[in-house]
Amino acid sequence: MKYSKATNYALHTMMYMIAIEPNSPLGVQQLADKQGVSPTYLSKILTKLVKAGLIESASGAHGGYRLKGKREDISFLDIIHAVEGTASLFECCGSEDSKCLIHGVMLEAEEGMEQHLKNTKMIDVARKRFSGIS
Amino acid sequence: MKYSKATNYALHTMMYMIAIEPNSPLGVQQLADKQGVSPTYLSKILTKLVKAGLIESASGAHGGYRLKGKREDISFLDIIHAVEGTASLFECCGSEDSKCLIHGVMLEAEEGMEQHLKNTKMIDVARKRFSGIS
DNA sequence: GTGCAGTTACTCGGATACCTCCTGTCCGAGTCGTCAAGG
DNA sequence: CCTTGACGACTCGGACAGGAGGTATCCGAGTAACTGCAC
Repeated sequence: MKYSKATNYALHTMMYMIAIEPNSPLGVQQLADKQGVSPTYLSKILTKLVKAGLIESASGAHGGYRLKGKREDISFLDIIHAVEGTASLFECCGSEDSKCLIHGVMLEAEEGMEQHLKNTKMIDVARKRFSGIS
Repeated sequence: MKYSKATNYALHTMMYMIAIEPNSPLGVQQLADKQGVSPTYLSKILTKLVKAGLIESASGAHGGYRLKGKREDISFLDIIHAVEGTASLFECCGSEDSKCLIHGVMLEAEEGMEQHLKNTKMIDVARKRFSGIS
């Protein structure tokens, strides 16, 4: 089990968009160059973020992607859920949620991780230090 | 991202082995029947647990798998690590561990989940209730 | 100078291959218990 | 009756297909800015 690379790209891109001040649309080309990813692939990932309501897209010349909501509210979990989906990490023997004790333990553990990701806002990390793309 | 089915099978099998008292080897056929899995596939999973030192295998007639260490010490994390590997869930841009703040946050979140899985011992759950295989 | 239509260049987004890893299966090597024969 | 050897059945474990999902790419549809021309 591993987080997909798409999640990594999404987090770094969002971190970049949140860290810089101007709210003008950023082209995919620019965002992709910073991470050495194919622009078309990154576009595919950003589409998920658009559908999740985190960013919005602008077509045409000088278009690109731009933050949609308040930048202070965006947490790590929002982005991860947008890319990876909101399904539980652990699927037991056919939705026997209440019965299976193992499932309960796994759910608690997952809950712990999600709490941390929900409480950590992107902007807090962005304010600490933003050097390049890292 | 999801936990593999193998992890699910491994957890249930270990739970069963820990819950029952006798320490005589259990055949794969018996263990597989309880979960509706192919015995050969389950054998493949149990091999990982053997290599991790959690259980040991006995060949020949009346052979099978048997717990190796103290049953009180086995935690959820031990089993998950044995099946899924010990690698980090999140791999950032090429092992730039110290630099990337995103990686740091993800690592903390993962740490939170692992702590819960490490502190929860299998036997504690087994003692609560053990009804069938659930 | 102003308005407008055409052009152009750039963007997004879905549809399409490729590849890795998980899932599941098959068969051979090895081991232990059983049984029978011989002493 | 005891020892011993072979046999057989059962087991584990690695090697072999099939499929799902992630990764990466290409191309078309659409849009906004720019340009040039007519008024």
